[in-house]
Amino acid sequence: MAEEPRHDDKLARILRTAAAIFADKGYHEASIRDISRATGISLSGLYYYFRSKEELLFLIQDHCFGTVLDNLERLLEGVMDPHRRLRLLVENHLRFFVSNMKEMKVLSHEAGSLTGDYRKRVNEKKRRYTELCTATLQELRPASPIDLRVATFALFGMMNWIYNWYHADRDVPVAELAEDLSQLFLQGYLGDAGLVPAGAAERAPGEARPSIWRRTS
Amino acid sequence: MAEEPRHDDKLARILRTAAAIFADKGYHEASIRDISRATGISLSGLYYYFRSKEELLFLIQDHCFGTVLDNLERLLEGVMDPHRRLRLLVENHLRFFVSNMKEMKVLSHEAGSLTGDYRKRVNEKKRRYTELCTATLQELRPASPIDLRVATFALFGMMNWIYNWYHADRDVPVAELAEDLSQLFLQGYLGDAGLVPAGAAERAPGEARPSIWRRTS
Amino acid sequence: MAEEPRHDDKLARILRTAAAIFADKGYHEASIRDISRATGISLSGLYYYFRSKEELLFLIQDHCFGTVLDNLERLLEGVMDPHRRLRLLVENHLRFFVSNMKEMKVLSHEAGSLTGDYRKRVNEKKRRYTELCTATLQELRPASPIDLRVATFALFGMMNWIYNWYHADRDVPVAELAEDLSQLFLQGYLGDAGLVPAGAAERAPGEARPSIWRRTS
Amino acid sequence: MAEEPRHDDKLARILRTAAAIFADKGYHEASIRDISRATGISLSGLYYYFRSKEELLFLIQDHCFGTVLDNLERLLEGVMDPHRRLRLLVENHLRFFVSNMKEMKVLSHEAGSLTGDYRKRVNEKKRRYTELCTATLQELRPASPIDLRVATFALFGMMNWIYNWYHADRDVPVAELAEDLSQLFLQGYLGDAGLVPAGAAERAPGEARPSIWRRTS
DNA sequence: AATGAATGAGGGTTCATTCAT
DNA sequence: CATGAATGAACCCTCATTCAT
Repeated sequence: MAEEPRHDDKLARILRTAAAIFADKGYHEASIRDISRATGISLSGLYYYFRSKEELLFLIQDHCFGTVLDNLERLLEGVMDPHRRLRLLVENHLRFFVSNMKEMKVLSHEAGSLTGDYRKRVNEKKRRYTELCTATLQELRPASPIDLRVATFALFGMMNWIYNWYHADRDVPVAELAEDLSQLFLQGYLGDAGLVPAGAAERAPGEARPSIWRRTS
Repeated sequence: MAEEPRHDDKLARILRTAAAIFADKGYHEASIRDISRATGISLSGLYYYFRSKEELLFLIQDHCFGTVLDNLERLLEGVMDPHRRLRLLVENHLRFFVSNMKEMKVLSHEAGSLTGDYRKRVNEKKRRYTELCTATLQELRPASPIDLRVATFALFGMMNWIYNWYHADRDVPVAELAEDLSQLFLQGYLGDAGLVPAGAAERAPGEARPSIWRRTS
Repeated sequence: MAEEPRHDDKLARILRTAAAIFADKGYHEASIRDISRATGISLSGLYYYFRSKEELLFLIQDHCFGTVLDNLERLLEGVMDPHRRLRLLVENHLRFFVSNMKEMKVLSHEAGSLTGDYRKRVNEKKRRYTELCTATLQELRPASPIDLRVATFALFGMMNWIYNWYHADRDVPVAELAEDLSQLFLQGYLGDAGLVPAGAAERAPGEARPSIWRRTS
Repeated sequence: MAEEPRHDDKLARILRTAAAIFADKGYHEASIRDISRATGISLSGLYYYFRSKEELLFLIQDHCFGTVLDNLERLLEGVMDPHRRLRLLVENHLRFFVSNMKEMKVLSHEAGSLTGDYRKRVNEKKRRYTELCTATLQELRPASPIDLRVATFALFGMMNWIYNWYHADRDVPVAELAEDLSQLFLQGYLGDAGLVPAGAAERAPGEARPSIWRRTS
């Protein structure tokens, strides 16, 4: 007797599929029909799971960002050293980015595609995330000659841009990517304040990539 | 007797207007009707200036990238010091970015919206531009522990991301932006190789911002 | 211990609610989902009470018209004077109209929305009702210079149109409405045949308005 | 060489066709595709002539009501006798109603289908028309025992209801219809104030029915 | 007696594009 | 050079209805 998939699992599958399609064709170019085709669910049947195409985008972005944020906050619990905090932020961000590239591309590239309340809610999460980063940078080097906003968004730019060029199969592995970007940014931001010890927070080999959609039942 | 605007000027006006619209609404969400409305030229009248919407996007990206590239090549003529070359690249890039934010957003954000031959032609220019950067970085620190591709695209990410956050009126001026990003990246990339002399290539005060559409007849 | 509502009561509630919605938005613009929402019964749950949306409309119209017709026939029992018979018809019609405006609007406005057998069955009742009126008018003035059909439908037009303008709170009370319309029509139809004594069939004060849905168990 | 129909003529044809379809199936049940089929114009081609289905309904109602109102005002010019004025109103109303039954049915039956500004604009015309009638009735019998609003809408009810029953081929001719309704209403409203002279404003035989869409070049 | 999940058909509307003038 | 008029394809979404449970 086959297990019937639960409602939430089915929704998760739809979101995952839709994210891939949005990532490939772009949100506006993708059609609900594409998603219907890819999921095997009828066009109208999809509307049982979301109210509108925009809500679908919102659900993806919200879930995606929510996971990143939650995980980060869990990671940072009890960690006070700003150096280490930043390193964890970068690693968490990149690890998710590479493991869930499609979803993160949608998050990065389709930021402006939400409107109204949906936009506000996602932006609120973004603001929290950004502030967390800015505060850490501030603490890290209170009298930095580099503008804080510039530094913050330089870091996010470095990280978010990867959906434009990074190919897991052709490029360095994630750990090295994280290492390189961390070093690049920290050395740059701290100046002569010293180097970062490499490999600080590497995942054990064989450990699964963190998926945004995995149910943690 | 009023001067009749020449064909090229009119096209430039159309491209500028279209770029602004593409930047605001995104390429796929913008309609030719929007451009017709904004330019005051009839829907069908526009097709005298371009063959298709995609060609319009191509013309914008090509013109835009061409200008950046040309200017950079002119600037680099005779400059051999890789340190100085990189600094010029960053300055040129950022200056254009901030002066022609709408166009550069279209260039950055709508990279994937071109197809076929159009895409190939723009990508060719991008490749040249990227290689120019990679080569300079290579020369700058031949034995860098940081992967060259990572470094290159970290730099571009930092710079191209600015359309997502930079507001000319709320943020630091361009010169400082360029200074901060240069320092951030170079310090980061070079490690303990020393600091960059600030303000190396600043524009003389009063000099006009470089416009991508200005005719240099 | 709470009384479980009986099947018929629940159906009556559904019909009443649906009638209000059909009256407000029109039959075709109203959706079964609207009715589901308003009744608190699930979409599919409603289909236990009717086979199709059209049957729902039919049930409303049939019940509604049936009540009007039954009441009229009871009222007319034993009354032979055509003058008095017409007066009773008008009063009965208007009283129900104003007391059950939503339902009567559905009856008047959505006459053409039924098809096939449903339409036939309602039309049959309408024919009986109309003929009852026509016959009375004929008897009232056998040699009227006014065409009988014209007179009949002029009367119904006067009465049925009220859903387009009558507001119980801003207009004259029903009794006066009935009085005015009766007088207007009878004087018009009879010509110099004399006036109608006013207030002939008024309801006793305090007597409840007749509801179409009230169970008379 | 065939005459190309002018833009306005083509629009008029579309409106006429659409009115017939709206009358037959009702506004909400009719689809733009129905109109496309009936006019032979492609679905999207229709949108060159109106912005939305609702605007199409508005155009029909506005044009239709505008014509009735204009004609009435022209007819009433210089006529002071309220008796005669009312007679002209009724004749004008009924003549148009019967000659343009489809359009007038749309006007009567779909009054509530417009929203927002469209509705306001049509209602404004309706208010003027109604007031013109009310004022005449008031003048006709200043101390009528019948409520003015009741009288006004009784008249309109009588007249507008005809789309529900009148068949040009089975019923009395328009002239007689107008005659009967006028007499019915006037006798009713005036009471013993005397009879109306019959046939006051009959059209000469052979004279064309007034069409709402006829161009008066 | 009631519901969650699903569907086919069809709705109004917009789009890039064309072509005769 | 420029435009008014037109079109086919595709869009998102809603609908009444069903069926297993």
